[in-house]
Amino acid sequence: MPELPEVEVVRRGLADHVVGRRFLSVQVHGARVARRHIAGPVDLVARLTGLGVHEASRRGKYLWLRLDGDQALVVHLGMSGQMLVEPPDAPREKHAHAIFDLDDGLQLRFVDQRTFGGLQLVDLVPDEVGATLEDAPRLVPSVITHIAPDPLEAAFEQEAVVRAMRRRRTQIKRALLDQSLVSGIGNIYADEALWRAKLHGERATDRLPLATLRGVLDEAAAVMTAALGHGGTSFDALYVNVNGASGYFERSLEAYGREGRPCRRCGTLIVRESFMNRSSFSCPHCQPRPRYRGLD
DNA sequence: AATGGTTCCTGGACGC
DNA sequence: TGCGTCCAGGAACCAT
Repeated sequence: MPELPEVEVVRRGLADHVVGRRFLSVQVHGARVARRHIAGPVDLVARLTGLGVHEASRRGKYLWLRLDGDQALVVHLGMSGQMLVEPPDAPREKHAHAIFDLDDGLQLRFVDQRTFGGLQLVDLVPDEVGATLEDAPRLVPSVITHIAPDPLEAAFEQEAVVRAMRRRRTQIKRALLDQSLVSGIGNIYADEALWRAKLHGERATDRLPLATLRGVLDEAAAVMTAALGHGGTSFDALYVNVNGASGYFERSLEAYGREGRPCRRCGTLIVRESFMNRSSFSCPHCQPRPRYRGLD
C-alpha cells in the first residue's frame, strides 16, 4: 500500500518525466476517479486541457502537480493507485481511469484497481503551519490544509506534534495514523515504528513520556527514510510504479505481515491482533500490551 | 468538540 | 473447476 515512501518515489518519477510537459489532451473514464472534484469529470477534463506542469509536490500521502495559474492537480493513490508514463500505443490498462497526452509524445496514466484513489483540480493556498518571518509559507492545495506536515518535510515540528499527542485521549497507533496530527504514516509503517520503539499500539498517548513520543516519531521517520532508500532506485525511466517500489522493502519489515515468525530482536513469535478493523502485528515480549483496558 | 465506527471498492487467497 | 466468502486499507463521512 502506498504510504509516504512509495508516494515519494512516485513524486520523483513525476518530477523527472512530467514536470516541464503540457497536457495536450485529457481523458477521464468513469465518474468515480473525479468524485472529489466538485464540478465533476467533464469540468476536470476541460480545465486541465492545455495546462503546463511546473512542479511535483507531496505532503504525506498526497501528491500534487502545480499547473499554470497556481492550480494544483491533487492526486491520491488510495490503496492501489499508480502513475504510469508510457507510449500511447501501450495497451490500455483495465483500470486506467485518467489518461493525459503529454507534449513529448508520451502519456501519463492514472491506474487504480481498487478505486480508493482520485484526482481533483483546486487552487493553491498559503500553508497554515510552518511559516515564519524568514520562510514564506509554502503553497498547498486548498483541500489538504487539514493534512499535517509529514516527518520528512521542513515544516514538521516534532515538539508541537508530541504536545498535541499528549493532549489527546487516544491510543498511540490511532495517533500515528491520524493524518491531521502527523501525515504519511499508514498501517505498515505504524507497526514498524511501534516495533522499533518497543511500544504496543494501544498505549494511551496521554500516559506516555514526551521522550517516548519523540522516540516513536523518530523511528517512524527513520523507517520511512530507509524504505525510501530502497524504493528510490527501483523504477526505470518510463515506468513509475508504486508496487515495484514497496515490494523491495517488504523483505526488510520487522513486524508487519510476520505473524507466527520470530521477532528478530528476541525470538518471540510475532502476533497479529485486530485493531481499528485492521491487522496489527507486534512482538508480545518487546511490545507488551498495556495493563489498563482501553484508555482507562 | 473530540473521538471512534462505518463505508467505499476490487480481486487474490482460501475453503469446500 | 467453480463458487462463495473473507480480507487488504486511506480517509471522508457520520454518529455519539
